[in-house]
Amino acid sequence: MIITTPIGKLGLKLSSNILSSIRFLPKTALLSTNQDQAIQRIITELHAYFKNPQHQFKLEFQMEGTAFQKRVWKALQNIPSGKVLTYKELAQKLKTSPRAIGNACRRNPLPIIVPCHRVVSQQGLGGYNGKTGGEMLNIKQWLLKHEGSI
DNA sequence: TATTCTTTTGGCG
DNA sequence: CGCCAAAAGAATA
Repeated sequence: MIITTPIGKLGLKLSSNILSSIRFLPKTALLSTNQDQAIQRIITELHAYFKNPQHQFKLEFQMEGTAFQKRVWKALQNIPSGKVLTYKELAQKLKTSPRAIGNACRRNPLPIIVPCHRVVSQQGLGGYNGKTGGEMLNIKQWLLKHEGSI
């Protein structure tokens, strides 16, 4: 399932009507439509967020990962919109090291819903979607601006 | 002080 | 083992 958003095209993957992964797609990707109720609900949630950064997602999704990753992702979801943490701060909160946080964030299957974009480096932006520069960082910056953090 | 290095780092495949 | 979306410290100017 592919939808368009203000930050480009998103590919949504579902497993048994539950959101399991989101990925950013190149603008060359083709749109696809789907009438399925479960998907429509997810799309509505996403659009609501792009309209209102304060929107809280009320949807189910799969959190497949190690115990540590789940711990990090859960902590991420507790960051309110408009607030930003550094890897260091998160590390202190979870009693681990900044490097490990980056590791877990990088493997986040659900960008936007799990707000890994609200974690930044101590000086600079950090990375996004596996990259430390390039187009992905523009998206990260856009999201932070959208939420008023910049 | 500001930049560029080198080392330390936690958890993962 | 070696790979990373980081940070702190040392070295240099």
